[in-house]
Amino acid sequence: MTGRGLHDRGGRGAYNRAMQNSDVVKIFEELADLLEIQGANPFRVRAYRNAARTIGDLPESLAEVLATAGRRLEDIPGIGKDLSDKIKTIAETGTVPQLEELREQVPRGVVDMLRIPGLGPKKAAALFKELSITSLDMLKAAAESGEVAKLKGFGEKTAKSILEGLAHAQQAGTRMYFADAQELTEPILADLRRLPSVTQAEAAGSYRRRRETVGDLDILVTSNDSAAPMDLVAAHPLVEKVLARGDTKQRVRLKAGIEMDVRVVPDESYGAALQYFTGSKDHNIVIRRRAQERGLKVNEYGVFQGDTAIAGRTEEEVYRAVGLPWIPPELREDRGEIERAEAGTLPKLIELADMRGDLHMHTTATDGAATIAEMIAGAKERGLKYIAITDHSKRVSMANGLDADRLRAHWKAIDKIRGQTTGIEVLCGVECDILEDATLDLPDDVLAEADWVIAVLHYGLKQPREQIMQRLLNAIRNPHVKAIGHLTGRLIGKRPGAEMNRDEVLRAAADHGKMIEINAHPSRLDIDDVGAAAARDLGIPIIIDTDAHSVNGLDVMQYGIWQARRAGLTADDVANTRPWGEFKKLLRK
DNA sequence: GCCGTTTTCGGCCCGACTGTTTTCAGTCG
Repeated sequence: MTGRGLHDRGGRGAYNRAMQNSDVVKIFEELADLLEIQGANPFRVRAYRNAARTIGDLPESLAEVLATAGRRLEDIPGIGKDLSDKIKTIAETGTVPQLEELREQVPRGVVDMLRIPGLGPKKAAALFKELSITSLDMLKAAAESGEVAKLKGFGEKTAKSILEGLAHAQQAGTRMYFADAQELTEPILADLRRLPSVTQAEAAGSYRRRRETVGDLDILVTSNDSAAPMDLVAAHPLVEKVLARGDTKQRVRLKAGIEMDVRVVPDESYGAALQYFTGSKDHNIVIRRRAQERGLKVNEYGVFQGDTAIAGRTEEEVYRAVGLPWIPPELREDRGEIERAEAGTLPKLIELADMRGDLHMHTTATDGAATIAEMIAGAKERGLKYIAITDHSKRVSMANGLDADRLRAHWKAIDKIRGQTTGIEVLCGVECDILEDATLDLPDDVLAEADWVIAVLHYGLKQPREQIMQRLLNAIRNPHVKAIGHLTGRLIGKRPGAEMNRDEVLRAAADHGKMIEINAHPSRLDIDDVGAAAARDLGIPIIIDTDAHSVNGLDVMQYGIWQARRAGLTADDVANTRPWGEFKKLLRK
């Protein structure tokens, strides 16, 4: 028996099971900010940020790891003795003493300064130490009075940029739905591609990785004339202001509030630049480390052996130079994709063309804009072979939700139309609310008549975790429920999802043979990529649905596909890629 | 603060741009 074994057992049981991974993420991020302002070792700061990110991506809860005999936090990459102890302290007390001490030394307002573009930890610290500025209001006053400009290392331009930054502080750091970013990016790319000097133009960054939200936009252009593309973007009607411009890089702010980098590289560097600017940062760090190990250097211009470029025209070349096959952008998050690439076990990711069914959509019977016949026609046009019409149950009164009688009449109408339709199977379904008291919104005898029941949370999302769990587990145990839709109920950037033990929910779904939905709507994308991967690992059939409320709403399927690709899903992992005859077997009671 | 068949110390990815400098620190991605 080792001393460590005794220690590990000692604290167990005292842990607060309500600790969320996100609590630890927030504390580690704040510690990183505070330490950075204090001028701590940058690698120490990075250790906190890395740990925060790893924990944010973790498919299981730290509380559960702590409560499981034989599991150690230190087995998580990036978590050592010190951070492991801090997590235990957070589990027991909700905070760590170090955080409280640092908060006393560095006022909140100083941390807030980090959100202003152009202000980093060093300048924020100087403003605090030299001018005793502790709030954004004080900062504004000091910048206006000329005090800031007089400070060593600052000047007129810095003061001016701080005032501008303050005006945008609200917007800064806010992220945009991928779908909204698309409407800004694609027109600018199209215009760039029309320039005679431009050979290639592509969006890189989190946009190319198809993240749910995009913080800023990275445009990569190959051209023998760097001025022309930069001039085009600077004068583009979607652009508000040029923030910085050099020989190869220009940063602008769009009228929509988001910032865009435009980088111009020569053709022979295109692959290296695309790889480099697609990121993620963490993925690239590993790639560059691999290069170092091979005596190479990777930058945005190519892969170099000494001064000789040995690769760079294509991404494939760059990956090959570090001993890897090409990795799809959606996977580039350093979540194991590099190891899988090395082992030759990268998944063949699902594509839009694989989809054959859509099991979640609405009609004019509730809050949809199109009739049953119109939705069926729209689905056929999009090549779907089977769909489920799933209007709301009565609890969703705002959407004119259906009670038992209206639902039965609705099904009768669907049945009549499907009898006259060929080339597509149509299921009489329902999106049944899981009520606050953990019962379902429709009685079992009604649900038993449905071809397809997808159960969802809409109301009472702020209930305590225990009650949410009760609701989800009850729904999963109901024999008529086939799938759980938009699991957490989150609306990205607007409302967090319900608190739950996702591992436990997924295990129950696996045990009871239920499917889990990726809701493809750009504001939902729920279950998320990490959750979908966890569900896949448990053998749960995943479905990707549009939740369409109109015929055009069927087109959001692509966003769900991208989310699934980020989860590393193949067509086999997704149930509604199967032909109808195969899918039908999953519906057997 | 983490990490390790070049281990328990000494590393930790790399470059562009800006503003304030007089050769570079800070910020950003």
